[in-house]
Amino acid sequence: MKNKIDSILTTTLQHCFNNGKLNQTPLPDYTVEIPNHSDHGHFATNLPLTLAPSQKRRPTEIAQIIVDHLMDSEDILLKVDIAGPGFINFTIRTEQWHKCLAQIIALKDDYGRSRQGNGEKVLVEYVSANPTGPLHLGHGRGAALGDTLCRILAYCDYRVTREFYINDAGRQIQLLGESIYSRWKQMSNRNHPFPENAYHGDYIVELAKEISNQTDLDGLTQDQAIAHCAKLGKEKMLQEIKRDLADFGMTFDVWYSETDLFSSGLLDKSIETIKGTGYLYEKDGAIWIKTSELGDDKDRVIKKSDGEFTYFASDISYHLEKWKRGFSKAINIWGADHHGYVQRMKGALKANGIGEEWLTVLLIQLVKLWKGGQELKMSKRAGQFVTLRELMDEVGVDAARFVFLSKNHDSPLDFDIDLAKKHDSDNPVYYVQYAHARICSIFRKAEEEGISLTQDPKTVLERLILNEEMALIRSMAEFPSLLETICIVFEPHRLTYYLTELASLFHKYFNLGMKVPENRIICGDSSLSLARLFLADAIRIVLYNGLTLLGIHAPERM
RNA sequence: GCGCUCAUAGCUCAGUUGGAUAGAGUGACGGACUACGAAUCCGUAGGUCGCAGGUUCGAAUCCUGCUGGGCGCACCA
Repeated sequence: MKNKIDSILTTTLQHCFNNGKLNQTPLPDYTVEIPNHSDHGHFATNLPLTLAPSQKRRPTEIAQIIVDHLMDSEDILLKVDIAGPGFINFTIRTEQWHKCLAQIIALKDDYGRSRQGNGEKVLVEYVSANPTGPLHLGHGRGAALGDTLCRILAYCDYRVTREFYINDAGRQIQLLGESIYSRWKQMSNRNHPFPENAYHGDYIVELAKEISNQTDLDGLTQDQAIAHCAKLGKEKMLQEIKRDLADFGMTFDVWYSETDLFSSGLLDKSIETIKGTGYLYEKDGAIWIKTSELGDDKDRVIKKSDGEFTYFASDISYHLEKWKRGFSKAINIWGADHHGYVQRMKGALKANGIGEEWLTVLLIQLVKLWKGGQELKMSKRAGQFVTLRELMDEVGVDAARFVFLSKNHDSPLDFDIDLAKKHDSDNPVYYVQYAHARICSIFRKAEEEGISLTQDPKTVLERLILNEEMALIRSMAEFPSLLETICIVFEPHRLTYYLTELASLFHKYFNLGMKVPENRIICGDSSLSLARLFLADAIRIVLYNGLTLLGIHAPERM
């Protein structure tokens, strides 16, 4: 609908240019939006205001010209007003809204889909946890964000690749091996020392048991045993991570291993490529990249004087590989503690001629866990953290995902585990799910009464005239453009807010029937009942589609 | 110290990328089931959008400075 207003405006403007009512100028950056106040109509545009400087006329004058020449070929407008300093307010004919509703019902599961992505290839890399321990809450937030974003992007015709970068090279894995080895040693000798900065979690003990059962560690040298523990530990952790994520409702297309970068020689090749750019130099026996000339605060080492590559080196290589794979856009979801890393990554890409808009890094802020009114401090190294698995077991996947997407990724999240655990109305996810279940219940009731939606909606929808009914339709009409917006700003939390709002409109509408039976959906008047059932069906469709994009179930009963 | 980021109702947060009179949830108080599901709804109360300037028709939103939180500043990953 918004698009229709927009096209009316552009054709009108063109018309005014052609007949000389307005001076031919480039199209200004105007907006068409839904006003905050109902007396401002269904849509409002600031076009006259944005046109004023180039036309050198007063906005209200321009507004009058536009309104006088409005090209409403489909006759969708009921009322057009000029208001305030130069806004134009549009009110849409009720029949048009009824058409919108009919379209939702016709499209069903596809309502909300769009062509906006145009088949563009997008890579989303998320979670990417080190396989040195179970996934924790922070990973859960990144996972929920990434997965939902991917679902929405795919729905809007982006060709999405979901990728998990496995940080399986370097110190962390070595440390994992040492940790497991020490725990194994401690099984026979309580006093065997445990490395200071090693992983303390109980899962290490479990791994030590499993691995020592499978392998005769006594038959190996210490170094061999540690290497073996590292390798098996890593594999087992990765399996667990995959299982956790699958149970959390998501799958990945690519598991990209850092060690593969080394073994395949890609890393060396990438470094060679960068050398050609002239951004590398040697100093103090190390190789540096001049990121300071590319937006970073200082130059960075990519190969240490001991001959080893830094983590940054493999990360550059990894991103160059992403680029070569032909994605028109890459999105990374990182913990906010890595934000200092963004500029250097973009700098390194720039050195290779890759524009900085190619890579978008979404930073997710800390998740604080509350239980019993107290904050639970988490620390992976100290082995004290709540795992994603524990969270899923305690609060359920639906509630966890909903809470993770209940705030902008950019703001810290307080996860109140007691609240999310409650299977009652305090828990926000139930509000939306209940709306869906309630509608399903109405349909069960309708079936009992022998009412079914077999006829053409168009024959009865004109019976929908209540303000609450129109508000519902208008809200649902926004759904497709909401999804398009999310694809541009990468903020899936808007969907949770939207669904809560839609559920709220429905609950309000439903409650009209509490006191006034004529306002019920099944109300005694057969064509009106049908019309309202069609409306309810559309709401169910939108709630279902929205919840599915969030990876949350839309239950028929609760 | 430098950089990034955030600051909106008692609390937790939205705010359609600059629009008209700033909104939800929660908490507090008061109401609505003989009923399509009360896991719901209605009402009341609650604000100098951290502070001060600037940009313009118009600022919670943009620019500058300040204050206060978070995070980052390794030849670690």
